Amino acid sequence: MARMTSGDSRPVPERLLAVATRLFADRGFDRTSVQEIVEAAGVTKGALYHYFGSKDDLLHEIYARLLRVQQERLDRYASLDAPVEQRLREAAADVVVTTIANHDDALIFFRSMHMLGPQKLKEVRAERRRYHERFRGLIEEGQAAGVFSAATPADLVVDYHFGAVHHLGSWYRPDGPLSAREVADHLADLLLRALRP
Amino acid sequence: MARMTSGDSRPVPERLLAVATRLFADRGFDRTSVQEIVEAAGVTKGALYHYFGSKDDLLHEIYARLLRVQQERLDRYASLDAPVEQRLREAAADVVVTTIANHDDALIFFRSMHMLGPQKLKEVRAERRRYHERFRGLIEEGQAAGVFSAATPADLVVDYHFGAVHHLGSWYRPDGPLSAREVADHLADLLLRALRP
Amino acid sequence: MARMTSGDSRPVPERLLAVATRLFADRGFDRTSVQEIVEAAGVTKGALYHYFGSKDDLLHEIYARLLRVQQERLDRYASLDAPVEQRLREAAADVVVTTIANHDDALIFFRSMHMLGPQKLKEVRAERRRYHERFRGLIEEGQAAGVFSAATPADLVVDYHFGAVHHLGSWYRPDGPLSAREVADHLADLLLRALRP
Amino acid sequence: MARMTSGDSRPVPERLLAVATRLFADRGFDRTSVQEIVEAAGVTKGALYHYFGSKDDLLHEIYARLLRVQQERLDRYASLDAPVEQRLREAAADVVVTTIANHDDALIFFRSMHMLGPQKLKEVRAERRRYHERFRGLIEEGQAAGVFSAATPADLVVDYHFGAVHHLGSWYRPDGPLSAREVADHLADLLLRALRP
DNA sequence: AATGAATGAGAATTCATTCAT
DNA sequence: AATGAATGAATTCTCATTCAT
Repeated sequence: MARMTSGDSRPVPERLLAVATRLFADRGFDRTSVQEIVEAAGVTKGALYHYFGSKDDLLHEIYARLLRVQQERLDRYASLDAPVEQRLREAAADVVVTTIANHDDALIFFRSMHMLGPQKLKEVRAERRRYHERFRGLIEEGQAAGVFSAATPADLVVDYHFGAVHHLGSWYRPDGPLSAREVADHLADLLLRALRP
Repeated sequence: MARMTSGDSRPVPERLLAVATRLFADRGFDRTSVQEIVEAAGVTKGALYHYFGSKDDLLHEIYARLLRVQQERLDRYASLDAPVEQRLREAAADVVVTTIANHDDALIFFRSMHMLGPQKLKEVRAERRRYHERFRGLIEEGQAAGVFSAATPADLVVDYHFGAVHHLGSWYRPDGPLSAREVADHLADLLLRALRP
Repeated sequence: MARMTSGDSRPVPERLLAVATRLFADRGFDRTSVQEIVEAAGVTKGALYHYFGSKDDLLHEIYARLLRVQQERLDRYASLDAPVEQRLREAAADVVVTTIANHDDALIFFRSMHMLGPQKLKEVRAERRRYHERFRGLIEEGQAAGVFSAATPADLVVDYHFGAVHHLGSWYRPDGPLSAREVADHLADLLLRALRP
Repeated sequence: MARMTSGDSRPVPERLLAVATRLFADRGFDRTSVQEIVEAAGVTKGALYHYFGSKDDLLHEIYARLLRVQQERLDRYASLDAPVEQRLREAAADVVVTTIANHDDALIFFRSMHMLGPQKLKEVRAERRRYHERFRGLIEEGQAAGVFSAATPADLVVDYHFGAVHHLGSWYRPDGPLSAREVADHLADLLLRALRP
């Protein structure tokens, strides 16, 4: 009935995911109806449920996509052959850049994660923990080597930095005065300065 | 079916607000029905609508309450007669302590603020900005005086710290290894260390 | 929208139950939509769900009503002060008469009982068993006294008779050649004849 | 996700029918989706619609199969060269045995017959009537010969016995204390005893 | 002989809110 | 100050069936 002869020729499931991401970021998960999603994607509800088991599945898919990207990038930075300060600085800045680059995904993540069913929530949390631990490992490594202050437990430092990362969704605007790279450098700098012995 | 004699003798509107706060924090604003609120408070819907114009009003009231408390406390710390490092450190720690003490309010704030109608959202954002600016003022004062590094724009520093504060709701557990005061001291310490010239 | 200014002034829940009974008997439980029920009752869906927790509740209410009537009547006949042959004959005939009188309820019962959720199904089955056992008691009493043949286990005899009773819904028509009373007498007669020593 | 290699090597249509029978008996016709049937049979929807015109067709096929079997057996027993009491007793017992042997088919028959479309319902009812009439013929023959009591109209007697037969699905369990044959003998015995002059 | 993407209509249920009392 | 019946619109999800391949 709607079907605005969408010019978008990407495969249906991909289109649905893209549309859902935008809408979830705009209005929130609970405030976005399946009807709105399928109308915006130019398909019918049946098509959506052909590819996704539920509205929650869509949400979970968005998370999984973001987690995959970030975990992979962190792993790469963490295993570089470089001094730990440099590896931490680059990883800390990179997560800012990719969070800004995937602004919608990240916003949805931080706002709507608790809306997942218990089963999927557990999965996501487990993945999140792996990420956290890898990051913490870098800090502990620097503390052990004496290049970072050990005044603050590494766990807290990770939460400090990721608090700032999560918060980006609330204030960063691409058309603001600072580029993503500049913000990333500043935030990484704050982290490293806080860790000076 | 309905609760006949509530053990809670606080005035009805207060009771409603307390119950709504707990439920919104637990399941989220959209996932909490007016029915659930009135059942948990042991009153009927008519009573709720007698005191509050709408479900949104409840949410707004929760925000206003938290904002009032935090603004008042920040004002107090900022105008102490003490060196700026000390005033900033105490303000930075205090917001952590009160955020943890009002855990439910804070969680609702960060998760559900965007669910307010545009009118009330504007009000809340204006108040929030006042708060942010007062905090930023402290940092700028220290930068001007040369006791804080000016390497990072004060705005960004504020967002860095408040990112961590918002994030508390995601990980802090009262029964964890650190007391609220300890976390507050650590986070204030990280902030001050990051600002060392 | 529909609201045909129903001339029916009975209380809403009673009206809903009456309408649902007719429709469930006509088309079957699964083939009757909540929409059809509320339209026929001249109310909205909200009203239905105000009084009944679910569509299943409606079904269960119909069962409970029939079970109450039949159990009560059986108890009355079984405890008369009369020879066991007479008590059994009257009880056996009475269940035929009330099954025909509550034709719709009975039809729904036999066709749709298995559609109840497991919890309510258990309740209904327990009540049904009580009924069965009371009836069986009469037969056993007569067998012990030697007035009924003991060639067939009493349980089987009960199932034989109630098979016929259930089956009434499939063939009895009020405008047929036999009145409810006549059918009842014939069926009770067949039972008693089968039990002659 | 789908069953790759079905251990069942029967022809597809036969497999579909077997699976549908089991599912319809378990959950009821309306509560069984075509999707469930094809998944359980290890084929796709296209395959089902290749062999059967509709879901209703499956139901009708199940009926037809049962009716064929029972009509054929009744015809055989009714035309034996033996006294009418013996022919009736054997026919009455046999329908019990075959009903138990085809438990699922019979359950579906009695519960879901009214869900057939009007056209197919007519066919099935016509077949059913033929069956009923043949059985009634035996009773009338006995009544005319004076070996059966004519106190009850033959029609009613048929319905009495078939009520019990239909009812089997509600209570008979293969792992219960009585074998199918024992139940059959008891029920036939009750019928013959009820018909004693 | 069989696939599987897609449809379109309809299912039960929920919910914030109103209003006569 | 408070009740509770009633609304009406929206919600997620299901399903039998079709059809190009």
